[in-house]
Amino acid sequence: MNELSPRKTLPRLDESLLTHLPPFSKLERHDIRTILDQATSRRYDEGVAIFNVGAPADRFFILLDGYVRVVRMTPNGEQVTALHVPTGQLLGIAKAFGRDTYPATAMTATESIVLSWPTRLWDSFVTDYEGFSTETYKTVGNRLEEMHNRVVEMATQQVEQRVANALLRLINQTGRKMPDGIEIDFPITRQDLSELTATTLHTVSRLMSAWEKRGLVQSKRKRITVTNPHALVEISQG
Amino acid sequence: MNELSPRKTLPRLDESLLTHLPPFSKLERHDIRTILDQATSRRYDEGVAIFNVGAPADRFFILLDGYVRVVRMTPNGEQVTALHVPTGQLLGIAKAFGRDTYPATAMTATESIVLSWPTRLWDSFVTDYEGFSTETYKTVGNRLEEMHNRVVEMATQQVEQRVANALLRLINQTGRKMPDGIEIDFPITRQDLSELTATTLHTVSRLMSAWEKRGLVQSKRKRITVTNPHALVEISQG
DNA sequence: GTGGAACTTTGCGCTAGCACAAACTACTTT
DNA sequence: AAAGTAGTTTGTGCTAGCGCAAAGTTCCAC
Repeated sequence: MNELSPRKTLPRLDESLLTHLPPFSKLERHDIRTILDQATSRRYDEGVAIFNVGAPADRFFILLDGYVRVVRMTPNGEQVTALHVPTGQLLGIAKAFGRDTYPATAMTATESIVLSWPTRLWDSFVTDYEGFSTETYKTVGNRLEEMHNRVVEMATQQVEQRVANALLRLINQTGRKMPDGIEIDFPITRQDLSELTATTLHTVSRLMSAWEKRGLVQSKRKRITVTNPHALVEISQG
Repeated sequence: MNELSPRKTLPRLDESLLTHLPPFSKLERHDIRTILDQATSRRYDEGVAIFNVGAPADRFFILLDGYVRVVRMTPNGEQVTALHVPTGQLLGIAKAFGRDTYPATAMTATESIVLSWPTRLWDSFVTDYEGFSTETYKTVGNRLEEMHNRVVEMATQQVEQRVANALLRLINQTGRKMPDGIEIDFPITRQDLSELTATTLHTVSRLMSAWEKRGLVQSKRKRITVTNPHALVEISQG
């Protein structure tokens, strides 16, 4: 705990942290400096909540390192994963869709580093910083698009196709090239995959086993590598 | 066709058309005048497309009268309804989520009257007109929220519960009080309901018949009246 | 290195709801 | 008023995939 306390404004965050990230990429050095000086940096362990559904949206975030799962719970305690947020994206931007509470819960899928600002700064970010609002609304648009696709998939596809699609989406968004294929870059269980595809962990497990036998994927505990994406694409189309 | 041609800038649209609609409710009379003078008004028959998925988003719209269904098609031609847009809401606001093509197709569910503006005016609307952007992002937020709910529902609920939920949502958003209950204010078929709840028209028909026998709903061809909303709520919760 | 927790696999029976099929009814057009 | 079209109802099998159960595996804490 002497290295990095749970919550702390670091003495000097380096400007290079933000310069390459889309929402800030058009800004001058001194704007970035101002932004960083107002930011709070924080490290989260794997599997903890960054914010909870329904809570007042008092801060907005950007994910500097790690992966975050955005989840919803049903009244009976079942979880449904809405989307995965990869490193570099904005998070908890309730203001961007006219809300003052968070619409879902954000859980870290890996250990993560997050920068955040008080929500009262939102409006000034939008007006003062060129490109910030454009990039924000692109993010919102992509998420809406992804939800649309999920709805269409769940309405029209078989479980097998949905799981194949989910894997493909995950390797596209968060894939890491490995010697034997593309690995999903964060720990993910059968249960997680089932919450993403509206099925049960048992069914996912059966599918994965079958695919592993056919040489389409490889998996260890919490780790999945897709070795034959093309075959998965075929499956995902029926 | 002498009353109202299919597409036409009417000589003088009345300001009262917009003053009570949220995106424009904070504006002065002369701003509304300017906005109206730039607008194109158009009437659409029932069941026609206002814009198509993937087309360049060259205009944005507000629905002055009628109801619109926002749909997506799968590669095999199945339709999935993403949401229903009631009178008074913005529509086709691709710019609000950083896109330059429409993400879905908008079909009129009834005869409709629509006002539209060229997309190049979007930025000036956002910056010049107080309250416009706020209301826009609320709309975006509500739609994202609704998609979230749909995903959660489809992931965790039985068909019966989903159909009950869909009916409840429809009477909330577009319901009309009638002597014997609340009627969905536009023509809706079993097929439409099935596209909204990810099931088949046959299953919807069976459910509706059962509910009609139990006195929860009444329905004629293309018309549905909910006579016992409370009982539907019970069903929707299992 | 032992115990326990978390994750995964596999088997088996059952049912929700789909596919297919056919008849029926209400509206529209001529 | 006849014919056609669009929407609805109902019946009958069938199966995808869920629920339940139990055992196997990997990792971690002590």
